[in-house]
Amino acid sequence: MNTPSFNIAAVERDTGLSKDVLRVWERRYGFPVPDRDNNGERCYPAEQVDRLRLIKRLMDLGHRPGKLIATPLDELSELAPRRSKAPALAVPASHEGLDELLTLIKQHDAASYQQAMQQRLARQGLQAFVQDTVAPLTGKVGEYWEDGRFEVFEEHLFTELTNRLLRQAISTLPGGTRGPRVLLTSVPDEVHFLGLLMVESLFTLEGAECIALGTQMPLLEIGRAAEAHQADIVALSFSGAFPQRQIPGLLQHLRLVLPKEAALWAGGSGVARIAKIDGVGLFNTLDDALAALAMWRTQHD
Amino acid sequence: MNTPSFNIAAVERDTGLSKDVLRVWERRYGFPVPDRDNNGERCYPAEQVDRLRLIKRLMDLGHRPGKLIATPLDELSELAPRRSKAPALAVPASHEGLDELLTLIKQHDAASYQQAMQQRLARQGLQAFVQDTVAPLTGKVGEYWEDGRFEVFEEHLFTELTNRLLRQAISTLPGGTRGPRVLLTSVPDEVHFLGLLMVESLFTLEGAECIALGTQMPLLEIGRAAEAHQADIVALSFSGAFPQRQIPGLLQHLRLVLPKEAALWAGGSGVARIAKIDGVGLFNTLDDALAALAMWRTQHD
DNA sequence: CTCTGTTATTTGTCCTAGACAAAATTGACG
DNA sequence: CGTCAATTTTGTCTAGGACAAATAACAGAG
Repeated sequence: MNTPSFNIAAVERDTGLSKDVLRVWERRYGFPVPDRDNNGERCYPAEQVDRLRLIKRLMDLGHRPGKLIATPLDELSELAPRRSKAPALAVPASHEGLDELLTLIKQHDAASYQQAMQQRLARQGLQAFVQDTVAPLTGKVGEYWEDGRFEVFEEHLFTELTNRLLRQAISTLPGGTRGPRVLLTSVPDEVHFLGLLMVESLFTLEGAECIALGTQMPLLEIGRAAEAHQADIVALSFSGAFPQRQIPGLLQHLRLVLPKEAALWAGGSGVARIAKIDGVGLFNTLDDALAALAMWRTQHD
Repeated sequence: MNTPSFNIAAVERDTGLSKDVLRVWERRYGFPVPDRDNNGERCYPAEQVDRLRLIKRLMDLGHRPGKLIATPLDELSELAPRRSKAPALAVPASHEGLDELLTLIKQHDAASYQQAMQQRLARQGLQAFVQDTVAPLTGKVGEYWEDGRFEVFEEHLFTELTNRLLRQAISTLPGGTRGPRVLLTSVPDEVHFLGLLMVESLFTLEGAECIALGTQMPLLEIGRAAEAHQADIVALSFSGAFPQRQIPGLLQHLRLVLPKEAALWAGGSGVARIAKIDGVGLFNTLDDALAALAMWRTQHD
């Protein structure tokens, strides 16, 4: 395996660090220091790209870049998350066996994972399956990813397999007709969709009419879609990886774009620490969302 | 509905035009000319953002920005694609009725669309359904989108519903075991996945063992995944919207990263006009890909 | 008139270097 | 020990210059 070099655009794509950041780090911290081609443009060796990806991962965990770059290469030991974890209350009985499931992913054994999940789904029923298996499992995958136990492609495998399970489950449900019309999507740059699928499962079970539009809808288009589908509720999902800074502005902006009569709801680990916004419902858990759905119904009977 | 203003990052997100491009257009062509906030930063009114999106759409169609920006606002009439279209040979009988399907999407009638597609699937069988319905339908959606008959959110609805159908169909197939192990994914910034699902359907029908890893895998991670899963073939998909300039470099780069014994295949409308690359298979149609699979088998028996 | 190779224009991306504000940390003080 | 202010850190923005790849325009040959 050769080690070709990346230009700055390729590094941005592969690490998620913007060109501006890459340049300003070089200026400030003296890392990364790429080679230059004949044309004076940066050529990052694969080694530096790997290190950058590691740094990015630790940053998403709450570390600060200045420190990380200074640290030699025993960063690997710093895997302990700085961000104070929830102190792991007593694990509910139904949450047991999750690590075993992730072990299957770690072994790249798609078939066994799928089978084990099918069994849990049959045993628990869809609602409990989503709330007590898929949701905590997704959280655990986040942890595994944060402390380096999962490679990117293992997280992708998990996402893809779980995707299939949830869609399969949803497809067996009768289309809801009695509840509100709920438009489910996410904003540009937000590609995570498992949260949307979970909500769709639960809401459809409750008889709501879900219209899933996939991820990454431009704001103005969300407004048009809400009008076209006469949505009662527009529900967005923000993952923990989404830049939190942008969320409040984004939601306020969208609130202005949407028809007044449409409710705007946002959920996912990305909104956990967002301050309340006028006219926008923020939900930290699936239970909160279900409660809000029930509340909506009492107000629109 | 108010018209709040976008900062340059929001415009990049919503239009897909990079900050560099937005600034250089302003300098060169005098459009867009955003307002400035107290801090001297650009504030784009929603009107300009809409126009930029329109320009971007026409550019993807083959028009050049300089001309587009000069044109007042009867651009709308320029909807005629500049890119020479294939002159629409005699439409095969099986391709009939596709416009009716898209009409259902245009009416936002998800249920009827899904039902109609289910019928076609049952009638044609999976292979013909993919080749004669889904593939041409996806092409037509591209056309509709290009000449403005589809809004963004309508394309999203189509993608989501078709996604469901294909996954449902795939889930009923027995997992292939006799063929090569095929790893299916796409590179960062490439989010289109219907092509991957189509290939997965056909390959799984042929008995190949498909490992789908979703979209947007960093290059180095694709290499790791190929090793971990001992993939015989790594298959990538490039949509027509993916920046063509980047594709050859990307593929050459990836070729170096992959284990020598793994084949690298790329397909999708993005590779239609890409020059041949050493050690990389390029496929313009699903038939080509199936032929390559058969060929692979004769060489590895 | 069509094809092919050469020159000119268009266009995206990269470069440097400076500035500033939001977020996070530190320190002072009640 | 908690709260508010000062300070550092960090990302993003700005400006204009430069260059090369892609595309269009043109010239000359068959």
